[in-house]
Amino acid sequence: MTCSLVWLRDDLRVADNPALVAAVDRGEPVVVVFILDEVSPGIRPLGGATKWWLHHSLTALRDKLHRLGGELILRQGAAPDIIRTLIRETGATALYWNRRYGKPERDMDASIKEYAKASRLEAHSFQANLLFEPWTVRTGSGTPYTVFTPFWKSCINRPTPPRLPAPTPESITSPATLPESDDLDSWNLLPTNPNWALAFPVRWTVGENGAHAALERFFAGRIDRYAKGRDFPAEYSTSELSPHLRWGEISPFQIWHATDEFRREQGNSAEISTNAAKFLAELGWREFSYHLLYHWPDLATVNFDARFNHFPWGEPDPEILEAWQQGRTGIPMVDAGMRELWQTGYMHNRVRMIAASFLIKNLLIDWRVGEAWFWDTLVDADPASNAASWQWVAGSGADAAPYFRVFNPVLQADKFDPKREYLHRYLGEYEHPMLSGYPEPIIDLLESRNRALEAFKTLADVPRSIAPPTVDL
DNA sequence: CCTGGAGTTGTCCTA
DNA sequence: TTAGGACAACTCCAG
Repeated sequence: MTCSLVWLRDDLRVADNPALVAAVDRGEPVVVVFILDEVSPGIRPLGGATKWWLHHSLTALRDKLHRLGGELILRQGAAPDIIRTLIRETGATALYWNRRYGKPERDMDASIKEYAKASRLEAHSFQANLLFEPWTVRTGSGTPYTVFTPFWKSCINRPTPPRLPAPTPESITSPATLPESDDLDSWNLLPTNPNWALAFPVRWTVGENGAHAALERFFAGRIDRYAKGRDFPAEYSTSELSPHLRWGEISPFQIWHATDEFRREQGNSAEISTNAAKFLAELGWREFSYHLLYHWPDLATVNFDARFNHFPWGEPDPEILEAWQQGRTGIPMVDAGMRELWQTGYMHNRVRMIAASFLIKNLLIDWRVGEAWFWDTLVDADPASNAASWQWVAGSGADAAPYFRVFNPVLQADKFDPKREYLHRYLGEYEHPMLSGYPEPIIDLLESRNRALEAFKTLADVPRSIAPPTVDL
């Protein structure tokens, strides 16, 4: 008795899943496993909102697999141990997965491949979650890109475009006896006391079907206005695909080709092309962030630009920090964003920049404090995008915002929420501030802006200092 | 090696 | 009222 083992990680889908396809094509029965690993060294524990999403995504995935005749095995613990145990229990002779890009994850996968080799097991890994493998995108002089525009240009100008999505297997054969699976509920991924995710399902349909519904909705009525509309938080002009992408419920290959197809169906009009290109460039930012994470594995904890290692971040005042986290800063645009985050596990991109700029520049709090809060509260918290974006706002990142760029949340609200729709949606009390006791601003915007400019100016005397990328053999 | 164009997302002051 | 320049130059990257 033999079988093939498919280890799913950030790729909770049955469509365009090369590891699953290859395992099915091998012809032996297939065991599909997901491992919750909160113990292996270096692996960052999942945030609360991410866990909520994971619970529902695994439920949706299990349903998808059932419809194909497959089964989903859940295990908890150190992934290398679990894999070895499962191989023993199932008699599996081949192992399949789609690649990951974080350093601890890559090291773990490499060690498991070593083990497989020594044990005469087949082990196959696939490209599934990035359009362009990070080690293949290099400047003319062979170094990784650190500026987005030339990076993306070189990606989209490649002689061969990203591959077509892989077909969904027609059916999956499970072995006669399946290994034991944990009960998903026993993982306690859902919040209780209080259940802060109560309103999340109003906004999100978790799972592969929900991901494709979101993409269709985007093509049906959002992409037409995307390039301009994406800046207006009250509008629903963005795709809202980020949390689906986070767990790989949909792949960038599927999005790339669906967008391409949509563009052709629409007759390649200049306007559609502009919007489509802008949308794909956002996918490009995700690629760029992963490219940075691959070459600079400490992106979430270490300043990309070492000048910032000496930056005098204040010790965060717990009350001030809490006011920011809970949306009680008295700055309406910041508070609306932080409350959108609290209520829905999401925040519109423009408001993320405003709220982040406020924390870093007005409050002079270390970007890592904000990064950690978003990591815990965003349903789309992504190891690459979250870190790269916070560093971008701080000015410590690759291709970062210049230090003198300080968002003014009042002007931003005037400009991007002129009818106050977004503010009213998340700050009911703001409409009647006298009745509700909406807080006074915790800080003077002009004064704190000038303080930030002074502090950041001290960096300008020192040359930028970027650590060399880690070398991969 | 040299050259030159370009660089996600802003704000404020001045003429 | 509005448009343009200052803010800080500096680095990245292609040719």
